[in-house]
Amino acid sequence: MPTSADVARLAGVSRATVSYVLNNTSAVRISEPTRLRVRQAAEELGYVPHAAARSLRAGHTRIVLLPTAHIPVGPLYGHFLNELQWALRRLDYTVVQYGSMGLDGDEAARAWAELRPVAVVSLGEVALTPQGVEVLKRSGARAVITLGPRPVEGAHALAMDQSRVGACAGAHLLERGYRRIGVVVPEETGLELFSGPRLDGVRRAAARTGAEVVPLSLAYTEESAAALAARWPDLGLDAVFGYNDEYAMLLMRALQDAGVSVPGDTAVMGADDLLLGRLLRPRLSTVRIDMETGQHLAELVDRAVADPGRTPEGHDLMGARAIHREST
Amino acid sequence: MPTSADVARLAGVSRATVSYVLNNTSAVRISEPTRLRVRQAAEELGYVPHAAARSLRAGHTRIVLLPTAHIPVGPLYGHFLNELQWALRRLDYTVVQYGSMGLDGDEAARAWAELRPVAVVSLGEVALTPQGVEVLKRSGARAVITLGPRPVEGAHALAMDQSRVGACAGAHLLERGYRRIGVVVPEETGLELFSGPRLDGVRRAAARTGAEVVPLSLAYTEESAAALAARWPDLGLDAVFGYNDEYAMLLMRALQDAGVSVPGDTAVMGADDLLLGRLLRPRLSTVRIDMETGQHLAELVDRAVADPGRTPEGHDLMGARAIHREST
DNA sequence: TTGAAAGCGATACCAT
DNA sequence: ATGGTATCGCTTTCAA
Repeated sequence: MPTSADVARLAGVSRATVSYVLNNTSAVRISEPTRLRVRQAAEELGYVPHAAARSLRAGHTRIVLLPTAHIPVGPLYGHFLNELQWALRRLDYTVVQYGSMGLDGDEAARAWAELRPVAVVSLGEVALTPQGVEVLKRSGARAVITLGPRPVEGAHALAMDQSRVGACAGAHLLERGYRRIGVVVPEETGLELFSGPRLDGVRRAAARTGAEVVPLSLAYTEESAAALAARWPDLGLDAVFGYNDEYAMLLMRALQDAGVSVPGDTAVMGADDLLLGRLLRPRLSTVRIDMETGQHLAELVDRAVADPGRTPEGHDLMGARAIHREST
Repeated sequence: MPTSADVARLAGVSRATVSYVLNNTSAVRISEPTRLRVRQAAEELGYVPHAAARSLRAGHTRIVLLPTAHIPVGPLYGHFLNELQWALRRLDYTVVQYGSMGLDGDEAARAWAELRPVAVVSLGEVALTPQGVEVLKRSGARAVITLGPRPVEGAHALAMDQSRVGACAGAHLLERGYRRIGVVVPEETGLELFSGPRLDGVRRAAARTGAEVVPLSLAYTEESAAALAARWPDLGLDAVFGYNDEYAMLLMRALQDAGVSVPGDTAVMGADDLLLGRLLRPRLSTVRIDMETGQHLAELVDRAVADPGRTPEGHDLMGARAIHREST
């Protein structure tokens, strides 16, 4: 691979000049003919700067590290991530998603710190510890932002409070007069960080009304749903919040197949407002989750990087509201 | 952030010794007491090596770059990506997902090359060009692997031939006697690389039977589906391949609402074998896609890196087979 | 306007 | 068994 020295040689100038030209350094005036020669030489050689060398010299990077453990999560999240990446790149950051499955908080933090990212935006897939945050900050991270359901000491915390989804569903069901409410807790691993708070949210909503809340373990298979539906009469529930639309749809079908009428015998509610939920009969009531735009978060990151001292706004990035259809 | 020099100072040894100890360099013998002192010093200071400095010195990285443009794609793909990451990390690679939306092939290749990855595994979201591949190779990439639906000159091509999904669906429908087959082509951007080949696959299957194939543009909204269903009688189709289960479910519901009986008047077929497809009535016939494990691909990458000259096995990473349920 | 040279952090060769 | 030192590619200060 050609280096800047090769470009300099071909253009008949020094490496310094090459650097000035290719980086448009404004503090230095380079004659137009020279600029042209340098650019042509770079083009001709197919020169690509060496990011590692550059950041070693600079003493910092423009890397924003996005840990991913790729939990199975809806299209909403995917869209949000997309927006975030796009917006960050427009702000001239290099977005690096770093797969971190199977690493514990401190291992992960050390691995990330090796890349010397200027910011880390953790969506909550990896349980960051205060020590981990400390390591990252000392490695040059000017912002460590957690979007998880629960804040981590030392990190800039930005709420994406999943319990509000549960609270919203709970409120909707209680309003409509339901009093024994089941809440699906997926058996699949990786979802605990979402399912726990959602359950808590329903409990919180139910607390002052005296309604009962019953957690229901459910795997994402027809068998599991059928088994749960089979013991439905014993449970005596008049409503169920299905964690999200997919689990809710699965359970609703199993209930119907078991002769439980929806919403007559039991109301069913989902979350995420998937298009598919509208295709079932009865149409699935749901909680629509409005996420702040990725653009907005990108700006927050940028501001945190610019001024690491400032505590970030307590701003909540997520909104939730119930949508009544036919299943409740 | 402490450097190896700081560790050396605290341990009372030279930087060379620190390097030897922390990297377990076998060519050099270091006394046990020294090793201990170095390790303790590193621990105490919270030393984390600087990846950029290391790779600058080494002249190469262990980065495997995975471009992502995050097209809306099923859980299958997500699972596969997960496995791949995990397996690559076990082989001691650093997996970096690099968000590349809105970059054209050559821009993207240059951006990736700055990181000097040892391998690039492109899932086909970004249309790589032969020049792009050349840039990457010259930047030190020992393997450029495309999994896309169509090979790129210069790259190691590993087929994930989407046309076989279409062929499979087509064969299933023809076998059952359908003769005018609609094929949904999603209007959403980013899916062309999948939808094109799938359509071609159906065409190929139909070619020798004299059956007709009609492309049907459809957006992922209820309105679009209703509009398409409204002109169904004019189309005179006796079967439709819905691109995937989600579009198929959407269309099937719209058809039913418009009074078209499924499969009586028109058969409907999906792809991906989503659990949700089994919840509808009639149950959705589908194409099940079996993807090679990520583990397997990781080994292929590792082998390609070890021996860049060898052409990779022409191996197909994907299998497809029709699953008959009730909608065809 | 351009060039020479120092130095970012880690490694590996060559001495001792 | 350990230490000194050149080196990787790039940026930037200082001189010319």
